[in-house]
Amino acid sequence: MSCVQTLRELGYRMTPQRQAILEAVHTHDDHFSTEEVHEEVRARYPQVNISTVYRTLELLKELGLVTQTDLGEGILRYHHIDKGHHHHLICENCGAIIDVDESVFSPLKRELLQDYQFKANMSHFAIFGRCAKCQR
Amino acid sequence: MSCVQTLRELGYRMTPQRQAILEAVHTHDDHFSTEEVHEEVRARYPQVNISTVYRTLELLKELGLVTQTDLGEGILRYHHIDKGHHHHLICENCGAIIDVDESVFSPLKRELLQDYQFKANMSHFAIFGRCAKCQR
DNA sequence: CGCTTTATTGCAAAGGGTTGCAACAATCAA
DNA sequence: TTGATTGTTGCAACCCTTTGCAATAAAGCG
Repeated sequence: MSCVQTLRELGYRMTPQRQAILEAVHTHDDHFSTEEVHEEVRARYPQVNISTVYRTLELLKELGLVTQTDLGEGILRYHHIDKGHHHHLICENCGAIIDVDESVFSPLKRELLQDYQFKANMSHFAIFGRCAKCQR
Repeated sequence: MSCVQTLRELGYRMTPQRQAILEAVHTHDDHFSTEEVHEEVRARYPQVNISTVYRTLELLKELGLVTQTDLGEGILRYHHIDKGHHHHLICENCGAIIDVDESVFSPLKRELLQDYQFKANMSHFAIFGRCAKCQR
């Protein structure tokens, strides 16, 4: 499990809690919530507190191992970086979610770097608007 | 006050609370928080509940009269649409906020419309990343 | 003006997420 | 292996925001 190595190498401690959370994260191909990870971790370690899950996912995000997005549900969802980059177009009217390849953002990313020397971290975007069906 | 007209015309009721909130919104040129609006409204109508402020700002957002953004503070900030469109580049390291003209997003907006028939509502974006100084 | 309808409000509770702090335990050096 | 150091955890409290519900009061009509 490469994350375990990564965390250790960066000077973080490996705890049973973190190990279980990392394993849960790796089993998901989809956009998982903190709650879901907590449930899965508790199946084996019932005492693990959800704030530990929040803190660990936040850490993984800062290390760039997962991405974090609010898909408009009012909760944060995470996605493992190894499972592919992409973005989402979310219809404010019908809730449809359209997946978009990350390449769509490349020109914008390049422009921000050239014009503002700003290195945008656009690894998992949610853009709200209206899908084809819902434009009256 | 044009918003008052707009709300009435759309079939919404005009209450003292809404009037006071609208006035507070109009006095701001900057990115104001729900809390700030609440404080200002309470100066005149001390009984107004903050959930009314939340609900009214949400309504104004849905009607496209204000934009809503999280600038990374953990609170939502609003901006009056008449005071100009723009976006923000926010440095995850030093917290610097760089304002960006909305035109930067026009090509992306156009591409999403052409390729996905998706009409993106990109009126007030916050993009996180690293500013020039903080790229090691 | 008074009545009816129903949108809006205040309140309290809840929901998702963060944080301060004391107890705990991973790590490392002796 | 033991002890010291200090990063992590669990817990409770808190923050920001949303929501259910009963009471209130705008708006439209006779």
